[in-house]
Amino acid sequence: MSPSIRPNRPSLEEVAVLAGVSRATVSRVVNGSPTVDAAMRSRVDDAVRVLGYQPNLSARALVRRRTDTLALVVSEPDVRVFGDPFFSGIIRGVTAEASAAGLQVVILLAQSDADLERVERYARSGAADGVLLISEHAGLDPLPRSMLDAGMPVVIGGRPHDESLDILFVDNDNVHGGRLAARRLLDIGRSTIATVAGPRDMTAGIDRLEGFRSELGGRYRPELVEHGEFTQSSGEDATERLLATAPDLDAIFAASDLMALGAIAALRRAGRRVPHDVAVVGFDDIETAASASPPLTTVRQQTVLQGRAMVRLLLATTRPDLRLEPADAIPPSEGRSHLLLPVELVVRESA
Amino acid sequence: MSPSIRPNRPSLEEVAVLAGVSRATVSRVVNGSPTVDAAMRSRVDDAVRVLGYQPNLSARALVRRRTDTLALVVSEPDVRVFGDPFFSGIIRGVTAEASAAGLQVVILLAQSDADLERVERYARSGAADGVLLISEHAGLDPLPRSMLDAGMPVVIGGRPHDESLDILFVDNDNVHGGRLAARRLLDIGRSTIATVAGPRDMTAGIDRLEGFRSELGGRYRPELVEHGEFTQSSGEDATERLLATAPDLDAIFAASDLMALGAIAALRRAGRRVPHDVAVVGFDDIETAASASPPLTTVRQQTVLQGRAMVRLLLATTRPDLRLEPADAIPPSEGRSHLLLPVELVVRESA
DNA sequence: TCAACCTGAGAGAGCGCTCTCTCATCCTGA
DNA sequence: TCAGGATGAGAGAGCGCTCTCTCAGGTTGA
Repeated sequence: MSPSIRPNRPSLEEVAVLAGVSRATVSRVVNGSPTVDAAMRSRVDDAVRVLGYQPNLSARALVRRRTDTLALVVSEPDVRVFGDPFFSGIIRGVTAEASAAGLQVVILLAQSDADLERVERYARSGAADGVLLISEHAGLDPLPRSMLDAGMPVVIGGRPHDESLDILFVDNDNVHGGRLAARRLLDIGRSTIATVAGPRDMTAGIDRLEGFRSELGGRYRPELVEHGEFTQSSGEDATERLLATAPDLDAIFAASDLMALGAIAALRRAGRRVPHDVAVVGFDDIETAASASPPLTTVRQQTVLQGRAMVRLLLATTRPDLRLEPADAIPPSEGRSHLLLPVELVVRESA
Repeated sequence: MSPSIRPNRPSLEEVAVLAGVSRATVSRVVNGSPTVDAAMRSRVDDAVRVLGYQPNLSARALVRRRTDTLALVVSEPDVRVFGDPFFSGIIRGVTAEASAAGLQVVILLAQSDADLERVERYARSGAADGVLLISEHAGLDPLPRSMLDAGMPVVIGGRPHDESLDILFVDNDNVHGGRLAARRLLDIGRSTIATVAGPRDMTAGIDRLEGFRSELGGRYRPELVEHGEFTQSSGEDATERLLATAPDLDAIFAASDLMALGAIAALRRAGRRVPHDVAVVGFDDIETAASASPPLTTVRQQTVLQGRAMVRLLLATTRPDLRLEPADAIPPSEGRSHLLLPVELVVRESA
């Protein structure tokens, strides 16, 4: 009685038979072609409804050579990446922009080497029109190269390690962010300025440190650099090491807000007041930065925007037919090989 | 010179021509059929390598009526779900088990109504062989029903709200977990036992409260129930309300570890010692539970196992041909409509 | 009145693959 | 020596769709 059990889904052909028209006409209706008579259209629509017809995407993809699907590949052994505000921002931006363009986003996790291979097969097999790649660590990640070799359009989130790769990417202006942080600490009169830098194998960390170093100029002291893992606890540990090295430090630039929060906790434990004794600048402007105590002065990066820009950059190269309306805030991407999104200093109370 | 630019990927046909065999033979080699001569096999393998051949998954899916892809649909408006240890456990389990079965997992986010529709189209269009659904809140979620109506195999993570749905699901034994927590608090001699329950619209929260209530029996006091959102800060707030209602409470069962951590923070702020003045039992056994201060007594649920079981349950119904070796810890799923995974009490110091 | 044009619908090829049939070839044993 | 099996490879249909080409029927202008 119920139409619930429908083991073999109806095809275009069956709809056509029921509506008494040709397959071509059904196809036109389903795809919204304007060259179809209203009466005929409604006959077809009825048949579609009655049968619960849903086009078979494999068949469509086969002939169109397009799937209207974007793969967001997260190449990162640790699932906890998802907890990272960076990732959730990117994901939010990517899904928003893709939705607007009528594209489906599928997220693929590449955690093991076996996954890596599976993901590569998936992407190369035409199951997606393009790949957005997020892999912060890397250096070793074979995915960008193999995707490129396969002629699959790729956009990377963040600056890729391998400079030789001629690949599209969207990054935040981490170097400038590092400069802004250093400049702020100098401007408020600090002199012994340390940094809890990011991991050495992540370009974001490298670039932030580079900006910090260059702005500090002669005041830069290599022994006042400790590396963390962008996590709160690693920020605490690094800060303890810094305090051991330089008990007189009066400022810390942490390359992520989580590390800045860790730094504040460690400083407090060591009896230092923030910002009175030690000023702290973070990076990211995560949600909790504003409500931290004290509210965190930080460098804001726009991860949601970054995700959106990644999609736009990809579409600009693969789908010039889609005329995306220009979004303010996102620099136009025609003919660019990469985009550098602006960052800004958000001054609160910690520095 | 470089083979990098390969805009139109080679087809079986081209491989066949190069190898001097028929399409059928190439197909056999690619799919590992045993009935192919070694010499021929290596000729084909060479051709595959030379051309960089990769089978077109759309074409294959079209004829096989199978994609070897599982969709993990996360139906949740807030992207922050990803930070939730529950989700990352499920994801880890799902990807692990799917990998073992040679299946690709794609994660789909359904955040808005538009997404919902897109996801539904995707799933119903044959782009995946089955759907694993995670949507904790819900009640309103149309996805389970529409998938079911479309004849798409679905397994839900957690007990679905809609009892009338004849649908497969894998849940943790939340009721028993609630009982275990209550029993522990009674066993250590506590008498004024409060609970920070989960949200009213999530079955996990409802079930944990139900177990707690039933085990407490006559000692259950409705006014000692405050609801949180499974987050740390909501646990703090709820605990403050509880302390206002019953300053003499000597035990709290928090329906998640994050809320338990929040409870401990609030208790400490209120000058209560844990466990001396107030014993606290959590739920989840998240990674940080063991290293909390004091280490958290909690009810362990096995989310990774849950993810694995979801895949197995789906495969048991859709792919009886795959003989999965039985995994200990996962109850066999033949003929079952749902699985209830055991939970256990982990006694540490907080209770 | 009829050629020239437009509009809307059908015919049919073919996307890249799998898989059933069919058949050629080689081996075995009476 | 030759029927009866194996074995391994090719032929060909067809999965469900799109899209070009063709054409019928109606409209227009000279």
